[in-house]
Amino acid sequence: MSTKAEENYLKTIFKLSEKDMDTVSTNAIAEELETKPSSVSDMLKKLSEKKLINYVKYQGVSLTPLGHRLAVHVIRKHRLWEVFLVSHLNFKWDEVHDIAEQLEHIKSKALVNRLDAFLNFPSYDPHGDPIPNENGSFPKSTAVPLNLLKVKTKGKVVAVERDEPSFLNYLDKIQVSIGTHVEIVDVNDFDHSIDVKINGTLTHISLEVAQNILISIL
Amino acid sequence: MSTKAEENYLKTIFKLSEKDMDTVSTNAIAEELETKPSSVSDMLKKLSEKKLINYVKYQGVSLTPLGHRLAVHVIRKHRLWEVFLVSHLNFKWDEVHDIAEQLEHIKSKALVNRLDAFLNFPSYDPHGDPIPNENGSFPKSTAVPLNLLKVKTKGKVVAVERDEPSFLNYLDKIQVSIGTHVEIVDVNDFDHSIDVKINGTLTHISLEVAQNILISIL
DNA sequence: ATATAAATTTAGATGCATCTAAATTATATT
DNA sequence: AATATAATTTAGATGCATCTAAATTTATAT
Repeated sequence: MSTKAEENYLKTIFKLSEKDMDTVSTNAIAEELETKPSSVSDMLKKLSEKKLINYVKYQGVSLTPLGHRLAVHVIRKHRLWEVFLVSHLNFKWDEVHDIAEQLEHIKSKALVNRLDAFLNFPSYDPHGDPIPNENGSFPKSTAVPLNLLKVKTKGKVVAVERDEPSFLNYLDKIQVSIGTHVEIVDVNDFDHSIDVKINGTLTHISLEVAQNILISIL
Repeated sequence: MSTKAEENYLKTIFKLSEKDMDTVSTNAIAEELETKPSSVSDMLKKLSEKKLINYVKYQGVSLTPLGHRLAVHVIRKHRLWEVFLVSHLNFKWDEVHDIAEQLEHIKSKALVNRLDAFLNFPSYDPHGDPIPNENGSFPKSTAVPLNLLKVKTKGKVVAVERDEPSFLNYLDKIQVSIGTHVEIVDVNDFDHSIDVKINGTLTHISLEVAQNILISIL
């Protein structure tokens, strides 16, 4: 049986693996979890003993198939609860992350699957993140970060890659939500900021914001 | 901020106080929580320092107003989640206790109150137990344990006082659920077992079972 | 009233998850 | 290649929640 802390480490390793591809470093995990590298070392030893990660000292870690399964299952629970909170309890998309962080650790196979059915087997959470099914497979997506689009490209927002309220509130302010239509008007070579038409109105956004908005090209 | 363990102790002290009226003993708490009296002593010290209980060594404990509020709030969450599990996720009444034991520790004022509203402010959980409102007040009930009724008395089941699946499954088997009509036919002076008409059919139940079925007299 | 039994508390450990400070290993620089 | 710097691990603590074993206090019974 896995503890909350173990599950959070696995989730973090999964998340970091998506970006970096290969192995994940102790420091990266520490930063993401806002903890100390020495604490991470301790935990990596434990996860390794439990055969949840491949760990060679000083060489970084990767998830074993078992660890991967567990991580995906926790992510599944997190995202399903977020759907529930937004679609049935009328929370806004910037309010659900912290609550889902708690709910994702509730242990009951039956609960997850019944919740999934109750919600009509959603494929994406309120931030547009894909929800794995019971077997752990994710819905395919061809989305691209907004900053990679060329001028004149049109598309619609399908997901956002951050869940801090500060980011989500900013998106609300500039009227970006899942489904919003966008068109790239100009790209600034100096700071890579972007002029983009959002639902018709021209808006200027930073590279950092653009990187965290995923677009499906129309 | 209260830990899971602290909340479980407060809940247990609350529960035992309802029966025994006055103070609750270390051993009683240990038995209820299936832990050792020495562990209970340790925790009582902690709860006392946090001003959640009144604790005089060797004299038993009682909840302070603060501890009482916290206990009631945890019970509120437990019972609301049980309603959700049964009424929206189609769990049976004997399946929800263990899951609710986990969900009751989720910390979010907004979540509880929105869940309450989503469920239409229910007054009783699937076992007929009263659900306190946001201020901690319980709906009044005039229910009486079945074993205290005299022969010929008619009533209907409004609650059951245990939540072990073994008990609830037995009730299912003898067709007792919330709302079921009963009539006392005979009481056995020797073992205090009872002949009772349940939805018309005569059934024989033990004292222990009768004690845990609450009746509203018609 | 005093001995015995029962209940309760303390002392000292353990496992978990974390920390700081020190030591070790890997990497980057000249 | 030698050394400085950065990354990582180990050593030794701490707080939480628990345990066993021993000591202490309260209750009970002759």
